Amino acid sequence: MNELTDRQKIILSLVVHEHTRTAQPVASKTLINGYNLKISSATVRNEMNTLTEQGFLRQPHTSAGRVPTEEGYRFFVGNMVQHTALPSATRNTIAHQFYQSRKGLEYWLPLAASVLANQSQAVSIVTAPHSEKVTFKHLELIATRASQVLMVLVLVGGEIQQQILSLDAIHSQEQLSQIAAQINHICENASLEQIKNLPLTPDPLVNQVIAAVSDQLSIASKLVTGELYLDGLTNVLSEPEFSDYSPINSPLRFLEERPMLDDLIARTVLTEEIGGVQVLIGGENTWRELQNCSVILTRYGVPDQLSGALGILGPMRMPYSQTISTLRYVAELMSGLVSDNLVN
Amino acid sequence: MNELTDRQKIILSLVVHEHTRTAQPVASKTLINGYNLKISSATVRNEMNTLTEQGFLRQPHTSAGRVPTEEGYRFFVGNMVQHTALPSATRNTIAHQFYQSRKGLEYWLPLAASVLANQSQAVSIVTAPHSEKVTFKHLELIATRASQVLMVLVLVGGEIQQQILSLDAIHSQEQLSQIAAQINHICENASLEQIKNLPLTPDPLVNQVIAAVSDQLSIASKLVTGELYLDGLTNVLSEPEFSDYSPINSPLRFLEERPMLDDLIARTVLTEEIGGVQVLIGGENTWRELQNCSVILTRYGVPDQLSGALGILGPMRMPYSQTISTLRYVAELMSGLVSDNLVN
DNA sequence: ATTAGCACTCTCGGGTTGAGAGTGCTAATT
DNA sequence: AATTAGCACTCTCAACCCGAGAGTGCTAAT
Repeated sequence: MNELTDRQKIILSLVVHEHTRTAQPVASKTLINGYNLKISSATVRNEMNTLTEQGFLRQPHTSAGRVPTEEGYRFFVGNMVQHTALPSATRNTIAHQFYQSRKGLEYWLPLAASVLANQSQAVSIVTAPHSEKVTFKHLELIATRASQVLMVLVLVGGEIQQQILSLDAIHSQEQLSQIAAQINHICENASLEQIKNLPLTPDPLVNQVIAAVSDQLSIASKLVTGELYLDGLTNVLSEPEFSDYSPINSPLRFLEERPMLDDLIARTVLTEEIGGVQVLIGGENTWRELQNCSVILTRYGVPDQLSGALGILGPMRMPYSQTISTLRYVAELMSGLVSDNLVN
Repeated sequence: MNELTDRQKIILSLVVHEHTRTAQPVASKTLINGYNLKISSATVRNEMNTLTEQGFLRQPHTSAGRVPTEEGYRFFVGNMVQHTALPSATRNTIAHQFYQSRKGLEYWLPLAASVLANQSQAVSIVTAPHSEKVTFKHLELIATRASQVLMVLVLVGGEIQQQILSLDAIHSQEQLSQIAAQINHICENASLEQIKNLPLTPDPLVNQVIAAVSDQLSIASKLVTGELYLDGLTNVLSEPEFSDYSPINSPLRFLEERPMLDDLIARTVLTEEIGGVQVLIGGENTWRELQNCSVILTRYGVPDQLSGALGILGPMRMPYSQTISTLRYVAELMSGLVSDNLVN
């Protein structure tokens, strides 16, 4: 594939720009009118023709304007989106919302989702941060009714797991606390493997609890993404391209199928270092539900310790530059918050 | 308002039934064909006429069949839905899914949402159980970096709250554990009021932690509904009445506005005893977003201790009898699970 | 290489039409 | 007095046509 001339690049980017604005096919004339180019519409038409032949533009029908193809968007995003900074007013608005929120991940996560959805007028995707390698931090056993015990397990990073254990006999809270202390001593900062390979202790009760801990850690280690927060679902539905709603290939279907979404996040974000941004255009021939959509994903958190994903799903014709900047900024904020509150 | 004759009731219920099936206006002829009535279509037309005058039926246009009005549905649900049991096959399917799920509320809640959405082919609404009066159960302090401490607070009922505290100085885990033990002793089974009114202790650190506990409890006590789980969003969008999607009064908009949804749940479910089922038809002139929808809500859990809401939001023409039975059954199951795992 | 000019194509909205569905009414029937 | 057959009437809906308008591709001139 030969390169594009500068003029072709300009025209491509103008078509993209105009089409994201209007959602309509772009005519040669509207370009020279709206952007006072120094060339005639006929020339633009010629260039558009070659762009169409190269697969970057597409005509909905013989005598309509041009629309960018997936390829076209891909080229645009790959070669022509310059890294612009977010206007400081927007930055302040966003920062302010975090500032006056309650403190704690459980508040920041939905807030991030809401901010992203509002700013981008698209669907936002936020996963709770999760650490790749799970490590024991602290254990607590709490007596409840009869022989049932609530086990609370804190991982390095700050994730908390809970489970109800049924013991063979009734134990007092003092006894339980003592067992917990013992296990905390044994398991301090131990990895899943280390705990799995611990020798049995003389006390069968301790063994039972350690087995439960090991189970919980094992579950946690299999998790790719933490809890999921979505927001702005209605935004995307009000877009004209989804007005003839067909449930078959609706982005909403995609979002409700957790396995698909997990797969997407696992395949893209988690292979990326923090700070990088991935753009998926039109489902990349893999996800049919995302035909007219693009997904922008990034990772936030503390490298190697605790990280999650932030993303935006919107129509393919979205203001990429702006959306990417927004995502970057929110990721930065969230990374700061996570690292300030790291439990290790 | 005078009463309906038996025949009018039958016709109303047939219209409702047929319309839920087809989503089309129901003609007099289709009724006598489909349900082999012993009367003629003309008689049916006459009855339909009076039902229309009474406000139970409606004609989309002069010469179309009839459609039930909100009033019609309300009468139908109030007077004519008999309490049928769920087919045992369905019960088994549902029970089986819970049986082979992982144990723990964090798995049961999304599972309940998924089961309800699938069974009803509508949107399901599930809130985590929450207790009306918050009571201290157990506290744990865990050293992290520098002077930051992770506070884990367990409430009676089993809810867990976490918060990062910044202390004035660095303390060892032993010191922290000792402080926690002290506070556990002071606060055992204390209510929010009791903790608020505790006298200050000589140790300022203990006072700081107790203040934080009091804060957390106070936040928890203001919560009406716990975490929210939704599923089946796409189901409702595939319904024909929402095919001309208008974002203004879409049920999705309603679901995304947490305050509205909380309000709805607070106003209806929480005033209901466990086991009761509430049916809201057409937004009841309060929620405009729910114009063509009905919401069925119930409560599950352990009375006075830990309860949450289960609900289904679907088009107004939904199979009420079946949906109500399903909801009841899932609520029963969930109540059992919650009560088996109660922390008190 | 660019552009003016023009013929050509395709969409889109509006108007028309005819078939079909379903009603309401009236007069006959039970 | 209640029911029903029969029929005229109304309204929707899909199909079709048509003309205006938009936008292109091509050709010939610059």
